Amino acid sequence: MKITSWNINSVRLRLPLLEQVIRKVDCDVICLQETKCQDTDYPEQAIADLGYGYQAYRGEKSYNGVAIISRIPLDDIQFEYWAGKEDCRHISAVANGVRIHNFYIPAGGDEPNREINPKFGHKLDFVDEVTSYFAKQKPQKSVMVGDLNIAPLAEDVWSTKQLKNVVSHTDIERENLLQLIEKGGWTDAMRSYFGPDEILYSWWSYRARDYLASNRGRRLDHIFVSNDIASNVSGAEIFSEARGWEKPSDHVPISITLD
DNA sequence: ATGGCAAATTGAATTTGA
Repeated sequence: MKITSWNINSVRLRLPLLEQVIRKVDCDVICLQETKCQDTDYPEQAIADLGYGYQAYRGEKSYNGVAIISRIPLDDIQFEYWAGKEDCRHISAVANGVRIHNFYIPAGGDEPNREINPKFGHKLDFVDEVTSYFAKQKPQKSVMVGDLNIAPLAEDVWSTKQLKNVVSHTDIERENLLQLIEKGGWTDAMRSYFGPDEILYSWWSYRARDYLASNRGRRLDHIFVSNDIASNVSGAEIFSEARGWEKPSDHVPISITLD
């Protein structure tokens, strides 16, 4: 089973690119974040026509929104609210007996200080709650994917020094995401597959004049698998080329193959 | 250290992203 995660940054605007991704990646399940539309505006039929007839989605106007689209049946669709907000940042479903959690963790605003920036507090609280949730639950035969908006390792950013005080790579976020992995019994499948030294990015800012020339990326998107199935991960890919397409998302699709 | 872009909503300007 091949599983992909992609922050699509508007599912309606990027339907043609979704088709491109499907052609390139050819996977069973795709988890989307930032669909940015209400369920009544979600293009269910168009996605079914692309071969993904099994869908679970939750969206809201303008912001957030997550979806799981699949070629294989999705069972027991669920979602949770996090950090005291009723927004659309999580959905989960079972495919082939594997529970897949799809998350869109808050970006956290500009200032890495919860006293003056509530968005940063929201992000930290969100991560803490997810950590507790899985620490209690001890997930098995499970996968956690999504735009987690944290680059935990030095090898996940273009400059660990220059991003030290930049939200997504501050010490507390890095520590907390590593704690989430540890306490939940997860394995960082992408990092394990590529090894500790490989520089890995899944996101490049829209603001660079030439994203490839400056190459100031971060690994904000992740695929974790529960430790019991970590040895079943037989492949992993980052579709960096998608960042160079016409009208791209600022995130690229990442995927793993689970035997 | 700063600036730089994109999408959605609303109707030219604002919010949010990261």
